[in-house]
Amino acid sequence: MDKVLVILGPTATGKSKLSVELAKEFNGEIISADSMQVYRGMDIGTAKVTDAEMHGIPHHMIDIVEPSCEFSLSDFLDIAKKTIRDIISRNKFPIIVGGTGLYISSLTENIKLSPAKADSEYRNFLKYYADANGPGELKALLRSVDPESYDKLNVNDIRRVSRALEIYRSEGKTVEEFNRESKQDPEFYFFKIGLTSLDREYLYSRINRRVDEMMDHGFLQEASDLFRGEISSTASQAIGYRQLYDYLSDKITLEEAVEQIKLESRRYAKRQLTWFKRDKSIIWHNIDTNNFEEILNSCIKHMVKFLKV
RNA sequence: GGGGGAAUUCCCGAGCGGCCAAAGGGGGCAGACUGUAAAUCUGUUGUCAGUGACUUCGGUGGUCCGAAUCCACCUUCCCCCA
Repeated sequence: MDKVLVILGPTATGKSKLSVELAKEFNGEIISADSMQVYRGMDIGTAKVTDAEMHGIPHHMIDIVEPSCEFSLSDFLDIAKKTIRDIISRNKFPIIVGGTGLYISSLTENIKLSPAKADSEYRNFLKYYADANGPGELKALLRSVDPESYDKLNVNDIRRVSRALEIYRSEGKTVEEFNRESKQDPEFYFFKIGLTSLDREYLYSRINRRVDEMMDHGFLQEASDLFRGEISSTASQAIGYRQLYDYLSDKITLEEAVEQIKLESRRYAKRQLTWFKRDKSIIWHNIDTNNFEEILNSCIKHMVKFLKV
């Protein structure tokens, strides 16, 4: 089975730098697993690697869509798999790098998505239904068609209740039925390296500092350019741009915006950690107790072993 | 110098004699997550102990069976008049 390396972890842990060094070492090419770096023009705020930082290593799935486009998990899975195959066919080594937990686990666990596409009209209807009758009534719609999801989901989790209904409506099958059919016949053998910090305070201070750096590097200008054009519902979820937009529309001060960006980034990192924690196969490296050289050397050792298996 | 107001658990902020370890929000911590995921949702948040006990509402002293809530003084802050 073809082997693929995955480098994951919360934001601001140095995944990009590590991946470039490993790519150099193992004749690799990098595939970004990041829901926001796919967008062109969203560079500073999503902490994209610069051309200089790439050191000539090819990077894929960065700058592949306009901010006006919706982008979703299924787009990611399709393109990522194609890109992996392409890299392997050219005798190079694929390295997945990113922090979007859902994208990474769906890829590495070989999740087969339900064919049910996002149906905005139906979603709007369900939203309206929930607003009018309360979330309890919305969830009640699930009871007869998908009792498993009915038991599992929280009443207030309108998005997931809606999606479950959407899948059943379109496919006549439940979410869980698709899940059970998933995870079969893995195409690749993934090796996962995680970067984290044992010391939460240290991670948070790195995040804060990085936000300040973004501001110094023209984040505000980038955000104001972005809002001159169309922006999709997915792109507009990116942390930072939202807060800067509030500043640009005089809702908050610049200082408040920056504080909120830091706060939201910290909370995001927390959620990333929660997501990755459940994957027991990740080999973790701590950025607070080891320097970059130590981590790189350890990763190289792991990689050599992994490639021999 | 005179007059008025305020101090609440990490923060903001309700409470104005028992139903108060103290609403609500924020933050923190923990969790969930399968076509919006940098999104969304959930739980928890004084201490110790298995129905309970103990320490908290600026400080000190009072009133009362009983105080975060009433009184006195003190401290700090805010506002108004000089």
